[in-house]
Amino acid sequence: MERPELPLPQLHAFVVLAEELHFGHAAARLGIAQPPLSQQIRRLEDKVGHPLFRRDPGGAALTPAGRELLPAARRALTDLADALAAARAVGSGEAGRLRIGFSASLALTVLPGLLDTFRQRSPAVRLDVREMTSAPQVAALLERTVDVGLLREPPADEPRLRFRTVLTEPFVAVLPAHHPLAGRRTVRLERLADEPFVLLPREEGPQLYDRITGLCAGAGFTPAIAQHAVEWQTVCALVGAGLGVSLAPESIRRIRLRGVAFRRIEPGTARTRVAVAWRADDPDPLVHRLLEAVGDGHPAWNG
Amino acid sequence: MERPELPLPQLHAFVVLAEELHFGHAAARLGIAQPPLSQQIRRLEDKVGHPLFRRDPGGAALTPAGRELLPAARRALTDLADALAAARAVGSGEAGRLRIGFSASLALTVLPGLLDTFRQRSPAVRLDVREMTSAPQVAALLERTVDVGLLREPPADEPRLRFRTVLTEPFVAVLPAHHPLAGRRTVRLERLADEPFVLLPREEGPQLYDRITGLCAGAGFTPAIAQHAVEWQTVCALVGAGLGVSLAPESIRRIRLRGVAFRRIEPGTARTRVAVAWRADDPDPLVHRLLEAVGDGHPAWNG
DNA sequence: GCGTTCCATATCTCCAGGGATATCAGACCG
DNA sequence: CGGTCTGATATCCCTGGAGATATGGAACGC
Repeated sequence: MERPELPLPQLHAFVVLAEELHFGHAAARLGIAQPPLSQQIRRLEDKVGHPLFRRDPGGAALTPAGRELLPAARRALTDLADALAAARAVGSGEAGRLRIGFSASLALTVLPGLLDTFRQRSPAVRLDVREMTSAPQVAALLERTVDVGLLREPPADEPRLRFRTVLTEPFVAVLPAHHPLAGRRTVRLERLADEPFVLLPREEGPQLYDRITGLCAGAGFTPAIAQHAVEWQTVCALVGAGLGVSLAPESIRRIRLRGVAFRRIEPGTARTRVAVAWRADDPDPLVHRLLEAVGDGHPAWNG
Repeated sequence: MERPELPLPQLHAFVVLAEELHFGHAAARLGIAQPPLSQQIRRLEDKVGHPLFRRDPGGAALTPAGRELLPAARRALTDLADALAAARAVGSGEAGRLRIGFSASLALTVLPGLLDTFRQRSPAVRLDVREMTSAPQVAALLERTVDVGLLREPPADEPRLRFRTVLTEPFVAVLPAHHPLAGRRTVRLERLADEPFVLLPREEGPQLYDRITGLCAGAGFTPAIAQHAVEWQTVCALVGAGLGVSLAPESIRRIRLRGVAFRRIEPGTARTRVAVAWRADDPDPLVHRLLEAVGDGHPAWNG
């Protein structure tokens, strides 16, 4: 690509003159006097090396060379004006694209409300929403394949990212419906000590995993993992099939499955955090718009 | 169309930097020092109102706004460069379009050679060739629907046009083959005094028409027009059918038709001119290129 | 013939933009 | 901790473009 030879202001004058075919009128439309316009055109013609207009009494007319130049000049001007407007819209966060990763368990709780308020405020923004567990979200944020994450139990040792808590919720025990413990309103944690557990694999979300095993440790036992499943949906299904019990954030109660019971646990103080995550240095205004939406549009969700 | 806000040099710098993603390298490619490049980019970002690049150690990266602007900037630059080259080609006569009107009687004589030499010299030029009689050619030249005309007997009273003689040729008598006069090598003009004539209508080419009737007048008679026809081809056919005789430029001998005889006339001094015509004020280089082709490429045509 | 219209020329002012050099500041690395 | 990347800042110069006003000159119409 070589350095541009034709200044845009001259091309602008050229296009307007080509439309008016009259130096006086064109100058008026450009908001300048007539002699400067003559100069602009002359300079442009000098650079092209050939006349672009025939001047005859009564007006001007394009030469073949001028006819050749006109469409490109017009296109370049409108293209640039459009692109500038688009770039400004993107820059100001009125338009663009935002890639959001989210944990599947949030698809039925915070996510819909969040997307809703955001879309209402920024209808021109395209949202790419992709389901992924916590650890991949962190990785995706760092390698910039995702702009915002919505995850559980944000890692504390990640200074390149920022987190903001969206909500906290208690844990519940997930039990087969026919299980003896399902007969009571609440379940004491230590009663699960001898039960086989069904959990997400630790790699998918180390923080949440450690949180859960930590709860068990607090109740004096180490859970025996009988089975892994990568989605809460599956965890519940396996519990319902009698493969074991589980501990889960309360919001997965939304997953209604035959043969599965959810019970509050005792002590009920332990809560799990759901947070939005973003790159600490990300200047993208869309990210900050989304954060506002998180702050304001408080989830119409209650347990 | 509003006045352009983004100077092309800055967009050029922007595109190069977007390709290099490195201020130093981009500056080198632009042939300038690094600080000026930083300034260019900053000025551009100021005008857009938003940053276009993230600067991080190890290089630069496009922001969403920058990504939005890039394709249009690139397109505008290449479009303009291409259009400039095209306009220069057209302006210098290396390319473009030339609209040529010609009298049908020349299609078999001067026209092919002329087009041939011109096309060899200017292969990138598109030629629009359209058949039309003399008077319409003059009109088309004046209203600029044709750039060059190739016609017989150029009018003398048309100062807005210029003419250059391509060739002159004698007249011949067109006779039915069985006509008594066809028995001799030559025909004295006054022998045609009592014959019915077939001619082109005067409106199609007043000069030639007047030339022919003038010849008759010189021989002491006024021809009786029995029939009009708008093409020489048709004139000959009508003569062959016995509707009359005619006087025509020698080159129409090329039209070989059964039952038609061509004979030189006496006196044989009268000749008809074929000329190229163009607008006196036409600056189009293609026109002048064609005139050169007329001058040089002397018709490989001999009666 | 004279005024009008339309564009060109001549001249001047002004300033934004592009360029250079020198220097600074942060991040990374051995 | 100093060297080496990165890009940013600070100054300065200078050109060229864009604007204005005043005037000239050709073509057309009444």
